[in-house]
Amino acid sequence: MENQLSKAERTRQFIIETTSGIFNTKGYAGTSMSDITEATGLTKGSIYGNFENKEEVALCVFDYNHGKVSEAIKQRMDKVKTYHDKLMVYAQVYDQYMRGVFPKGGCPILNTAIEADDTNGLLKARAAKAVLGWKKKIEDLIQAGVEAGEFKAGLDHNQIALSIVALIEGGIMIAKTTDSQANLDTVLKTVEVLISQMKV
Amino acid sequence: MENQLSKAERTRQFIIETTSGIFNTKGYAGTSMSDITEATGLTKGSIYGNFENKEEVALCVFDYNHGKVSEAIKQRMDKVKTYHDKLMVYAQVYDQYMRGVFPKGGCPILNTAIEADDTNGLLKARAAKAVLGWKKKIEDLIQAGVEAGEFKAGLDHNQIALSIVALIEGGIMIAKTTDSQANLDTVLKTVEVLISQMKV
DNA sequence: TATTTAAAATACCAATTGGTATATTTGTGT
DNA sequence: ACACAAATATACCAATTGGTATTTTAAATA
Repeated sequence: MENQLSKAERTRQFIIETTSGIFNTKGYAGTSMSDITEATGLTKGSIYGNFENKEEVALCVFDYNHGKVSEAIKQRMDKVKTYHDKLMVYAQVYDQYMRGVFPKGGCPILNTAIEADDTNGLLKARAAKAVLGWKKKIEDLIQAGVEAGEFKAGLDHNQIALSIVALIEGGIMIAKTTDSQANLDTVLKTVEVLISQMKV
Repeated sequence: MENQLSKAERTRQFIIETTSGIFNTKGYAGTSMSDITEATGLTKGSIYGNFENKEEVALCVFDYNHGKVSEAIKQRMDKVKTYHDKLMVYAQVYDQYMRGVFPKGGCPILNTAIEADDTNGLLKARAAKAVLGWKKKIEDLIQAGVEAGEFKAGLDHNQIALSIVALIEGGIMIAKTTDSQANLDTVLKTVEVLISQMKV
């Protein structure tokens, strides 16, 4: 039985995956150890044998959830050629965030950022890194598009990137509270306008 | 001693005001009854004598926090004449959200919406009503501006209103996580562009 | 197959959770 | 000043919190 993952590593992964939706819906403070043991069917001894504490589970869950979204975006982005279309992937993916791409509870960056910004330094740092990494990726795509002659020169990359992120995250928040996917679709139209306006 | 507020009403108000920052930073699940008793100096008996349970305190605190922000916006809006300038108040107020206007913990709508959307129906309903009320206000200002000949006709009021809300809330989220007020300022520049573009 | 090692379960811990019934204090009108 | 009601404090509750020490079970190695 030469599995590439050790038993412990598989259990860790199992715990992370089965609690990923719980943390993303109930939040860090709202998720209890008994939530974790109930969902996994494991006992506390097993959880604490594989993780130092509840916080470490939450941190791993954030990385897992964020990684899943990032991966979905990357895969779609690799399938299109122009930088315009690559940027448009953001609008498309978040448009369909209800239908399987997103972990239960919505955008993990948004959820984690809002809960942790005043209460948990480690989680906050993770969310900040995710936001800034995302922003950087958009800026790089814009820059590459400019160099490829696709986009106008002299654009404020920083402003456009931050505005796209803000629109998407704000749109998700509106859609979830008002129970209206249409509201997100509408906001994403503005994202598309922002991207299209950059074209030469 | 003919005070307009009864003792109980004053105590209620005192509890709401002194815990408003706690709920807005730690969230509903993260705020405990002992947080409330410690902050107010009152005992549990007094809290439960004036409120049915923790949830009722949280609901009142949300109304209080949201009311404070709404009031600050309204006051500034009454001071300017054009509908363009009235809409610009949103960019200005949220620009200065660090400096006293906002309750501790940032935007109560955003915080409540994110935490409650999967966990607390009553709080979620409050947040939804606040979002939709805000959106309606923007739409009304745009409509009035169109009728006054200030703004172009044929605009998508719904899309513009939702986008402004999304930009502001998303911008606040980015600024708080990344500890950079500059990031919010940048996003608000896009809000200003959106508003200015409507002018005839 | 026997032995060692790793993983998971059991049983416990003090502290805290939200909430309640009762006692005591405070304020108010007569 | 007195009685009554309103408001607050005290003392308690069972349940749950995150976490640990120890025992049992399962897996890998020799």
